[in-house]
Amino acid sequence: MDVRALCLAVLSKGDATGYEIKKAFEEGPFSHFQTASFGAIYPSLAKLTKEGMVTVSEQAQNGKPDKKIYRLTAAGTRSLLATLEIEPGPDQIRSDLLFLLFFAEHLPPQRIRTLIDTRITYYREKLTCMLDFKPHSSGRGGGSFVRGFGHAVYQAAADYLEANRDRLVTDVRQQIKEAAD
Amino acid sequence: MDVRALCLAVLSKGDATGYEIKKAFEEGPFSHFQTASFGAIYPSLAKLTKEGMVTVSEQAQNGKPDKKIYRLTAAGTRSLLATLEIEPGPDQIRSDLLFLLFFAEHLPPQRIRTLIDTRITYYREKLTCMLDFKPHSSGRGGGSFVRGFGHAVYQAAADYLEANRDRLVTDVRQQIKEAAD
DNA sequence: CCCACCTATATCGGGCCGACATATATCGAC
DNA sequence: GTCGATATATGTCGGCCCGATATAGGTGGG
Repeated sequence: MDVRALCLAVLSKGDATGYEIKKAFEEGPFSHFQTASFGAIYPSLAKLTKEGMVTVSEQAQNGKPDKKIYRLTAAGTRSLLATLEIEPGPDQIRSDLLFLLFFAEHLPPQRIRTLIDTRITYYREKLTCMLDFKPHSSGRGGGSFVRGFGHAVYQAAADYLEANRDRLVTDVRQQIKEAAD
Repeated sequence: MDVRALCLAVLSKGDATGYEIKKAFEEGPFSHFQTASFGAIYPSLAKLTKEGMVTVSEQAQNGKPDKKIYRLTAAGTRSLLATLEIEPGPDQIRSDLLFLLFFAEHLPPQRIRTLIDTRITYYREKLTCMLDFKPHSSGRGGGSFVRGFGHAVYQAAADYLEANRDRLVTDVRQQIKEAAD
C-alpha cells in the first residue's frame, strides 16, 4: 500500500487537509497498521489532483497558511476499490527495542529495566486510548475488526514484556557474573 | 536501525556472505522484527568494507559466482555497541491485510474468509517454525526474550483472526442486506 | 514575556525496496 | 529427457518514502 492509496483511503471517510491525513496515521483509525510522512503525503495529494482522483478547495484563514481541503472524486473512489482487489503482502513488525534487547548481555541491567518499563507504559496508553476512541461505527464491520486486532496485539505485547522483564534482567546479571569468572 | 547496523548485528553472530545476511532477515533470529533487501545489503557491505568495519575474503566456487565472506573487525564491534546506546523509536506494525479488511463492506464475503484463513495458516506456520528453531542459546538471554516476544504476538494475531473471522463475515453480509433495502 | 507546542504547507537529500541482470546447479514433473 | 522452478550468489537502478528543514502566525502555561 503506497501513500497514494493511503490518502484515498482517508479521504473516503470524509474530506480532509494534508495535515489531517497525517493525523489519521498518528491517532486515527489507521494508526495501528499504517504510517505516512508529510514528505510523502503532500506530493501524493498534488499528483492525485493532477490525475483527477481528488479536488481541492482553498480555504483562506486568518493568519495561518491557507487550508487546502481535498475531496475524493468518483474516479478516486474507483481507484481505491481497485486497490482492494490486489493480494495483500505479509504483515510486518519493525522494532528497534527488540534489536537492542537481542543484545541484552551488552546492556546495563538497569537500562534494560527502564527500556522495557517505558515501552509497557507506551503500549498501555495506546490501549486505553483505543477503548476511549469508539465513535461512529459502534462495534461492527471492518473498522471494529481492525481496531480489535490492534488491541489484541498491543495487549499481548505489553503482557509479554511485563511477564518476562524480570527474567531477562536476572539472566543478564547471571551472564555478567559468569563472564567475570 | 539502518541496514548498516543490521549487517553489523548479523556478522556479530558469525562470519557471513551478503546472501546469508539476507536469509537472517527471512528465516533467522531477526526475522520477526527487522527486514533488509539485497539492494540495501550489498551497498552497505561495500561501504562497511571501505570504512574498515568488516573484512572480506573471496572464496572461488565451481560454477556459482565467487562467495564473499565478511568478518567483523574490532572497529565494527565498537560501532555496533555504539548503536546500542541510542534510544529506540516506537514499534511499528505494517499490515496490508488490515488495510483491506478496514474496507470489508466493499469486499465479497467469500474473499474475506479466504484472506483471513490464509493469514491464519501463515501465522501458524511461523509459530511452529519458531518452536523447532531453538539451537544454541537454549532459552536464556536476549535471543530467547526476543523469540518469545515474536511468539506471543503472532499467537495473539492468529487467535484474534480465528476468533473474529465469522463475526466479520456475518456483519458484512448483514450490511449488504441492509444496503439492499 | 518568552518558550514550547499546534496548525498548515512544502521541498530536498539520502536511504531503502522491488525489479531486473547474470550465471550455474539441482530436482521434481510431464 | 527436458522444461520450468527453486536455490545459490552478487550486483545495479528507478522510484518511493522518511526525516530534517524552511516558513509563518496562533495559543497557552510558567
